[in-house]
Amino acid sequence: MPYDIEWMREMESRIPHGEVRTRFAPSPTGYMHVGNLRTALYTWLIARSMGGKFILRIEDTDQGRLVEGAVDVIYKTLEQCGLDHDEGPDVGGPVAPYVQTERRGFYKEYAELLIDRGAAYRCFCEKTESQEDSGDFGRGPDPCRSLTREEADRRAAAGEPYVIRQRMPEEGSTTFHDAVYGDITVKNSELEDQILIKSDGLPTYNFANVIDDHLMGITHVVRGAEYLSSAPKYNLLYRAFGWEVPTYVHCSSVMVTDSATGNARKMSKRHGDPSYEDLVAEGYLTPAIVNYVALLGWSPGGEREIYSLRELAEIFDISGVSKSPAVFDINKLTYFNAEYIRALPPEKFAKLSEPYIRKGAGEAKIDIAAVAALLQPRTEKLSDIPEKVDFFGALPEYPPELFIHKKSKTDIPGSLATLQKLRPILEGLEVWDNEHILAALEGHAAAEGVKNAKVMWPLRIALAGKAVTPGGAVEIACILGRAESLRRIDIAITKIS
RNA sequence: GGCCCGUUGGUCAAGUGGUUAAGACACCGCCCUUUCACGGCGGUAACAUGGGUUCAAAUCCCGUACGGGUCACCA
Repeated sequence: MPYDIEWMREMESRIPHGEVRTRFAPSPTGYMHVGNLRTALYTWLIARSMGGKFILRIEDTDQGRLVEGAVDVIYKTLEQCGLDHDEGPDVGGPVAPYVQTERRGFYKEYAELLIDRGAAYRCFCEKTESQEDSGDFGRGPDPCRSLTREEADRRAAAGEPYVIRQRMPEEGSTTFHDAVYGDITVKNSELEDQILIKSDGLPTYNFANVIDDHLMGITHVVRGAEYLSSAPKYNLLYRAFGWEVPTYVHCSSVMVTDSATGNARKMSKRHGDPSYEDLVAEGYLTPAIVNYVALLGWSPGGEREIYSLRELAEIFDISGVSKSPAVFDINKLTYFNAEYIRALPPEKFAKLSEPYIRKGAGEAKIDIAAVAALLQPRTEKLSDIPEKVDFFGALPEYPPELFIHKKSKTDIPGSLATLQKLRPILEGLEVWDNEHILAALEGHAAAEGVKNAKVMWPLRIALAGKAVTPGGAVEIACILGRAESLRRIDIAITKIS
């Protein structure tokens, strides 16, 4: 017998029942792009929202495309995002192993069963050349389709290389149901005899996913919409085995606007579209990314947008998944990020921002917590910080014209006068803190009978050498310290005298 | 090209036969203000298109256009 019925029974007996089980099944061929992350998130959310299990399976049947380190990126990304798995290569589980190459023997067994049932056949044809150039997508029926079983077995036994193909019905149609797209029907004549087992003995995705999803007891198959057109073939496979078809949840692609054409196109690493890691490196917070990505192609209804992962797990529902592709909008992600940054406890933000502050301000003696406090309400992403705080480290070269500000009613001579009067006042301040500096400046403005801005503007320019700064003159002076502040005021006085 | 899917403002989207067609991002204006932000208030902007069905259609049906997916010994 070419396949082992007893073994199959044993495998079947290991399948957990009575619980929702979903799986994220990436192939370790590259980094996690946003679309992948969203699929993983939805898959996890479906499991968690239904009190089920989330399983990680590695689909590494394409030996030519393996990328070193890719599996680590997957583990790391899932962990950082909080998408914990109940079963997987690292933690094991009842339906181990969870890596497809470690299951290589399984697929062949089931393929033999299919051959025995007439639902598949061996094919000895040479590899087909890529037909991209010919422009001809039509393909005739495979000649090996009509080989007798005996002939095929004989050639296989003689050591001739072969693949195993699925035998599609020639007539009728196949209907499958998708939780997002509803019922979809295709004519069987449109279905090709897809390859199940490659000549290297490993299964194709098309076969492995059906076997593994069944053997692992997966109840909800979540995947990208690019598999929608293959779904009827999978249904035929389930039917040939006599297995229950899982709930399909196909998710539309995540798109990005092509800067060159202005058209939407699928996100891809090749085009330099951001991966999860890229976004983190740019200073996006993981919870913000997760929150934004959750809403890219799914809506809870209602007006609220900010949700923690825990909250999402409670309210997630497949019915809110959108059929049409969603365009990734970095602007909106940035907004989410800013919201999350502002919501951070100040100490936490100070800690996160410190390296970025140091990058901009160098080793200047500044109070990190004080700088962070200024930064927190005006930081959209961490990578914006260095440029904002560079002046704390070194006073930039700036033109005298910076002292001219219409709204504050300042000009160069006036600013000079203000700075000259301010200098001794600041020098003589008993306590150098925000409160006292502010009082001194406001006192001076009152004494002069001018608006505060007319005093604040020249001072801030003198201290920062920039028109736009986080915080105002008072905060900057306080952080710079008395000596450095006076030094910068002197520089300004010299510059515009 | 065949087959499959989709189409509400620039973007994400609510909406499941009767609404002044929400809300958010972005953009613009005003207010607040010590620059910039934050915050507050307001504004511009949408049912791809043509036919049906119906008293009534963004919602149902058909066609068209446009967009996407797929047609690998890749997943």
